[in-house]
Amino acid sequence: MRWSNYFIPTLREDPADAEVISHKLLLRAGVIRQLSAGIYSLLPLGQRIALKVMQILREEMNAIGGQEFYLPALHPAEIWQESGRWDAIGDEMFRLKDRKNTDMCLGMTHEEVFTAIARNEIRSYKQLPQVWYQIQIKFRDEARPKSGLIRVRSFIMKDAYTFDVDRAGLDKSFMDQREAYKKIFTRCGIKFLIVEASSGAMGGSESDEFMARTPAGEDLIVSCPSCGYAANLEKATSRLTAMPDEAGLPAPEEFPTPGVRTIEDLVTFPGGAEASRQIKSLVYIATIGGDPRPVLVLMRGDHQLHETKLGDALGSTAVRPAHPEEIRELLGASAGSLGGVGAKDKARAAKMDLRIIADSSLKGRRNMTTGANKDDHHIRGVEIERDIPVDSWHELRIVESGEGCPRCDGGVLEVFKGMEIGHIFKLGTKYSDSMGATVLTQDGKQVPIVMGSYGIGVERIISAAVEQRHDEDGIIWPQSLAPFDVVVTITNMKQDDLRQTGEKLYSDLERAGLDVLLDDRDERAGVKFKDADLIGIPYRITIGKKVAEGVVELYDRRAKQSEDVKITDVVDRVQALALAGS
RNA sequence: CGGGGCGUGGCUCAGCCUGGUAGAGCGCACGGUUCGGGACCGUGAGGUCGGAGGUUCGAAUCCUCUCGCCCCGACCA
Repeated sequence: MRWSNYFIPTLREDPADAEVISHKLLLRAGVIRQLSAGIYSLLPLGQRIALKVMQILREEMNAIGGQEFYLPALHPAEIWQESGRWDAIGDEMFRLKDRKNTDMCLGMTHEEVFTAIARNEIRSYKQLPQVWYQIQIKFRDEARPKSGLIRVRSFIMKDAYTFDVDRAGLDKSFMDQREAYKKIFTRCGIKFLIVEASSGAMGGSESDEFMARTPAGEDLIVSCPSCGYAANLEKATSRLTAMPDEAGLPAPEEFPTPGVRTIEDLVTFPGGAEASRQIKSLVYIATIGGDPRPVLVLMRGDHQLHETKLGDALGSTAVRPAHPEEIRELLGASAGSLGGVGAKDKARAAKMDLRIIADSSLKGRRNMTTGANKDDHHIRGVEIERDIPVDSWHELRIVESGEGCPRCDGGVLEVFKGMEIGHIFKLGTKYSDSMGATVLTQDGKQVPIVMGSYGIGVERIISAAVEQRHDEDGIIWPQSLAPFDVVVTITNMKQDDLRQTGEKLYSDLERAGLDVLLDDRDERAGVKFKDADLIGIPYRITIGKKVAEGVVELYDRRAKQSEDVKITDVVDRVQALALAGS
């Protein structure tokens, strides 16, 4: 392409609306423009980059037997009603009605459509396994779109679905996808890690998230540098050093604590206890099976509760802290004086059924201090398993950096931010059951198809690449995603020898199969250099004064170094570099 | 949805507090001088000051409502 009439609207200054690096640079480099909140247009450079990503996705999906489909983005409500998600999903789904007043929606994912195809067409185990995928637009009415392309309402996704006769088949399909994903992100030049994640409302038994480490990410990742353990904070656990407790008292003992409202208060109160020797007691209202139920959550005094973990542990669709009035009604005290001892009796007296759930770090603890369910009073000498009727134990606390790795000895956990760039799920039979997709097995039994689903966001890959690969001058694309392999910069268009050399190299490089951008604009060299750095083309051939000696410069965007190369050698050099680079 | 911020030529912003009829830099067009890291000089085009209503002799400026965008939080198949 010739830059002089190619549309690359670069910006000299950071746009006011952009906060994160990738957003600023993608706008400044003329890759994207915003249409509305969370809605972006890909400009010619952006489309070239997206096409390169999609090509990689296709190649790796095809390599594991994937078959490319193209499904509609407009769906009838009917199939979503069948799967149960028409009601399960809230405002995040774009819903509309057609002229006949039939409910429709814009697809936010395609389990339903693919399952609908499978149930109509697949009858026998002999037709399995199937690996189906598409690269297509998705619509999600995000509560808060943000950070440029990182969280948007309309985006391109590669989504794949596998169909197997049994669990073992799914395990293999899942591993195939997992390996393909590793190759994809590696080819895209993104540093990533795979973390255990909560499946959430997607359903299914197991899911892995692919995360790109970047401060612009929205998730917190816990990882162990020693053994490679990695998990989303909502799923992560840690190993805590055991706390030696003295035997304490033969029975718990109540004592007055006037004015003590918080864990901190009790630490400094004479006769109080340090935070790690206190039991923090929180009342939550959890919706379980559609009914709100009070739950008393017990945590170590210096630990924080992770609400998602609480919800997962309870099998609850929603949890919220109880209001002060609800707490008083239930336990007869204010939030600063609650405890597990005698709590069930108090609740029963108030005609309520209280469930007690405790963080596993409290297991076996003795001589603890906690609230007495009586304002301005606490209880000491509590031996939790002796004195409190805990219904169940779970990992509920927020893991913090510096804690011990749960998988290996001696590993120390780090916590950092990451961006989700891919997510793979073992769905099992959630959709095949609800939508009736079955096959006959070899022995003539009708069984639900076992499914998996696997997604990668194209714009997320682009954002992650920019987040991880940039410097103060602009983007540094990996060769695999770069909109052009090389830019030929003619430093002065008024000099015929420079122009002719540039033109010749341009056509020679294109003939060699490279994507070439010829900067033939009537601009000063400095402007061209700045723009080339900004848009991040991996190599630049600078056509300057040394042409008289038969030499041009080859500039490496990433290394920011240039070397003189004979004009006769430069095509071979760039070709070799482009093949080798990523 | 809760909290905060911002809407003024294409872009980045000033002007608003204290009302008097709109400015700068960049970009753009033309002419000239320049020509290897975002040149310089001159001339010029370009703005219903997000929108509606109100107060006032007079509103970018004050008041009310509304729309949009950004950030934090909640949420996130």
